[in-house]
Amino acid sequence: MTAKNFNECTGELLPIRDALDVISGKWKLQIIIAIAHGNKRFREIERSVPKINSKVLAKELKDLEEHELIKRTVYDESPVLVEYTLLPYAKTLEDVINSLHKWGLNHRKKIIGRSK
Amino acid sequence: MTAKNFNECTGELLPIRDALDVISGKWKLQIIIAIAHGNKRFREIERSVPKINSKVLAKELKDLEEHELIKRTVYDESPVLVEYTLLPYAKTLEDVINSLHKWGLNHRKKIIGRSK
DNA sequence: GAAAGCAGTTACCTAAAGGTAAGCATAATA
DNA sequence: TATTATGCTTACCTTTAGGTAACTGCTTTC
Repeated sequence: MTAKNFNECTGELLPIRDALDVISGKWKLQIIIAIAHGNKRFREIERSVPKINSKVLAKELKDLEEHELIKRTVYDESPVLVEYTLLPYAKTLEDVINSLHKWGLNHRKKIIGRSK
Repeated sequence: MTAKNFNECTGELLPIRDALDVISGKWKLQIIIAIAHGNKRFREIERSVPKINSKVLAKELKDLEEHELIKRTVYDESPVLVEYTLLPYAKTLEDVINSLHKWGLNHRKKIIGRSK
């Protein structure tokens, strides 16, 4: 064992990094879920995601649009009405969201159980 | 519809935030996977996770230890030998990792298909 | 006529994440 | 004897994420 007594994980890690690049951070999944729950308008989303502010929301919505996960539609009704909806591609995140949700629930149980 | 024409998602979003608090960021999952692939030693892990550096790795390993996902064992052999291993709790992340991996693979396919 | 809601934008700031380079004591290797 | 490897730590810096508050033009409600 001279040179390589470790396992390169490059191949396995690459897709994980790709995924994290798109959806990691505090807000993106929360926003997607909020929209999935029927919140379409900017202010609706803002109020349904706790602690988010409009500057951050505006930026995250742009990111999600670029990644083709949501669509922004402007109805020119004066004052302008804007709607955000999920694109079909967002549906592919279902497994990710479900597994995170499940893990988070279980983790919280563990933490709470510990503080008793 | 006076006050509440939006859907509060607090209940649904909380577990997601809990999960992201523990595992989001660029490195934690990559490190867990590297250890799962048999890399136990500090330098092994450092070399198997592309682009990580020792300062960041040291800090992330501490975080993972605090969250009871890995264990640090010191063998007093002079020079000290240190081994990092996954705790059973890390196994519960399997679904999360798999779904992210799968999504990342598919996403990369999509991106590449677009640039052709 | 004032207030509040709409969908954001702007300027400014803090905090956290991440990166660079060097160094430590110890021991094996060339 | 010089280099390399071990498992980190330290000091310093840059970058990104996130937060605050004020403000816009327009319209409906009080």
